[in-house]
This record gives sequence, C-alpha cells and structure tokens, in this order.
Amino acid sequence: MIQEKYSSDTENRIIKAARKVFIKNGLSGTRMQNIANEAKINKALLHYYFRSKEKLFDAVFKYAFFKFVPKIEEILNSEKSIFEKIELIAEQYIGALMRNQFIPLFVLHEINRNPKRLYELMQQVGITPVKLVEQIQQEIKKGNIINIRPEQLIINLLSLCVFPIAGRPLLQRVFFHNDKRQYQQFLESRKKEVPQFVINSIKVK
Amino acid sequence: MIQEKYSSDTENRIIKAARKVFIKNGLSGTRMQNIANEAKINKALLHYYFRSKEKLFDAVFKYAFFKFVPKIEEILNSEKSIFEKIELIAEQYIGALMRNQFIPLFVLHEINRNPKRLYELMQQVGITPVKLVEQIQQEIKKGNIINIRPEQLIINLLSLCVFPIAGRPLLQRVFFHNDKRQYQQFLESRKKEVPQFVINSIKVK
DNA sequence: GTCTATATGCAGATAGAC
DNA sequence: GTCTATCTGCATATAGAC
Repeated sequence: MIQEKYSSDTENRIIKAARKVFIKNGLSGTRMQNIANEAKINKALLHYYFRSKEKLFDAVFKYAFFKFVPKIEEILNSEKSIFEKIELIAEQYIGALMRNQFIPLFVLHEINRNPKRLYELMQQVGITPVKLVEQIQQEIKKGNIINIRPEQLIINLLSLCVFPIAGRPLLQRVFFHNDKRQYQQFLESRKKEVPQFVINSIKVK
Repeated sequence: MIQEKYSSDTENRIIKAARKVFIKNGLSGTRMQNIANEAKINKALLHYYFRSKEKLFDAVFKYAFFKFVPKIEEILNSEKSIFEKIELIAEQYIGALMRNQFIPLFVLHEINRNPKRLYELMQQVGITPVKLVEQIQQEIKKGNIINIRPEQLIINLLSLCVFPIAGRPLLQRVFFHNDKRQYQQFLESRKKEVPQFVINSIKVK
C-alpha cells in the first residue's frame, strides 16, 4: 500500500494538480480555477485545505525542490572520485529533469523571485558544494586535473545539465525540426556526452 | 542629436519603463501601474500609446530579442575559424547578458510560453546555425576537432554563457557569499574561461 | 496629449447551505 | 467535507473633462 503524503484523497488530488499547474505556469501565471479544474474539484476546496494561493504554492515549491535534493546530496558527500561524481551528477540530474521538464524554469524563476528562501532551504538540508570544492582543489594539487577554479567547473557542469531543458522548446525547433522524440534522444545521449565533454576538458593526460 | 525610436518623449519614457519592468517581472508579473510609476506618467497614457498590455509587451519583447541578434548573426556568418567564433560568441554573449541580467530568464520564459513566435522572429532575421553546423562538420573531417555532434557543441556553448546569469541570485549566494562584485568579476573571467573550457575539450592536439 | 473618474471583468477568498 | 453563491479588491481598459 502506497503511503500518500496527505491524509485525504481530495488533498492529494489538489496537491498533484497544483504541482502540474504551478510548475508549468508559475505563481502569477496560475489561476486557482486552473488547479480546481485539473483536480476536478470545487475552487472553494482549495482554500478549505490550503487557506491561500501562496500557501499552496509553498507546498508545491518545497516538493519540487526536495524532489531533486536527496540523490544529489548523496553524490556530493560520497567518497567517489571526482570523475565518477561528474558522471553521476550529470546522469542523475539530466534524468530527473527529463522526467520533469518544467522544473528548471520553475526553479529559475523562484531563484530570481526569492533567492534567500531557496538558499535557506538548501542549508537546512545540508546541500553545500564545500566538499566537492575541496575535492577539486586536491585533484588539482595531485595533478589529475588542470588548474581550474572549482566554482567554474561546478557551474559549468550545472549549466550543461539544466539549460538544454529550460530552453528546450526553442532548441528543439532550431536543431531538431521540433521533433520531440529526437530531442528526447538527444537529452538521453547527454547523460554520457556531458561528463565526457567536461572530463575531456579538465583531465590531465 | 540622438535618434529616438519613438516619436514623442512620452512614448519613449513608456517604452523604456516597460522594458525595465516587463523584463524583470514578466508579462503576468507586471502591473500597468508599475510601468506608469516607473515612467512617472499616468496609467491611462499607456493605453493611449499602446492600446493594450499585450501590445506593449510585444514591443518590449521584440526589443529584447533584437538587441542580441545583430552581433551574433554577424559572428555566425563570418569567415572566421571555429575557434575564433567560439571565443567571440562567448565574449559577446556573456558581455551583453551581464549588462542585461534579467534578459535570460525573460527570454527563457517566453520560449516556453510562445516558442513558435520566437522561432519565426529568428527566421525573419536570418539567425540560423546552419553555417556553423557545417563548419563544425568540416573541422571534424579535417581532424582539427574531435568527433562531436555539432548540436551538442553549440548547445554546450550556449549553456555555459546563459545559465550562470539566469541562475545568478542563487549561484552568487552559494559560491560567493552573495558578493555582487565578486560574481561580476567571475562572469567577466568567464568571457575567457568558457572558450578555453570548450576548446580544451574539443581540440585535437 | 494628459489627466480624473469610472466601467468592466476577473481572481482570491469567504459565508453558509447541505 | 463539499458545494453554490457572493464579497472584496484589484487590474485592464475606456470615457470624458481639460
């Protein structure tokens, strides 16, 4: 038996609908009526369960955030080599975002609207790149990778994972004749291509 | 004497204010009153000059888009080597986005809201990566760069330019103690770091 | 051209019947 | 808990005076 996150069936339907609509359209782009329609319930019930639009949005945002946290956190703090970590982060990250296409823009928007809150959420969960930064510095000292600022490397990796999904509607049109399946395959191939690209650039041969 | 784009002074103040507010807050996040306040004119005047919010937004979007088109287009269709092009695109692109921090998210949002329109705008202006794709294929044949799909390479380059600015508010906090000047310097350094990173990865030595 | 006042419609939120 | 009906406020847009 599946453990539902919310106690009532209606509550579950609301939160599920809210995720779909908020993540696709953002806070100001979403109408409570849209969510009610999606959940096939009455608009008043949204307020009965979540009081206000803001509170419902908060629930959705935390969900979207924590959906991606655990695995990344696990990778960051593992004892694997820097190269393995790069491979794992790219694979996990691209995979998760492929299954949740609207998350990148949703989170980017929230990053710009309320960066402090997101930062505090990250701290609460213990997501920090400190260990990864140190590991990169050590690998540079050991001569395994070229001299690069750890921040550059990490942000490069993130960029390569996130942007192709955030910009998908245009990129798919420009490069793949708007063929959905082709782009999906393209993203799939990036799980391997991105780490290759990064490692190829930094590895000392 | 400077040639203003719009005939009246009021019209110019409106469009300038609208750029600032729309680009920062998006279509649904912007109130006509916000624009009126920013322009220090009456709300009714917005409608007198631009009829509707949508039409005003359209004017702003086209402006934001064409602001970045000419130089990129020039680079794409020039006769420079692939390595020079990579260097120029990164430098121009990052520079332009640094001066217009909110453009990336603004355009990304519009890409997801109305991708077809943006694509058609690009075609009208003749922005297409066809020539760059061909050039990459030739360089691969000549053995100057490794075997990589041109789409991967181009999208990688774009990712590395755009994402660090779209995600700035969070990245600045996480990696630079929210120090604005440090992040500005970081972005500045990427004008050289990004092409190095890319070329390092694809160049056959 | 620019303003004040106002019409119109809609979205978030609540009251109250069932 | 769930619904219908309604309140309230606000945003776009217009009318009309100056």
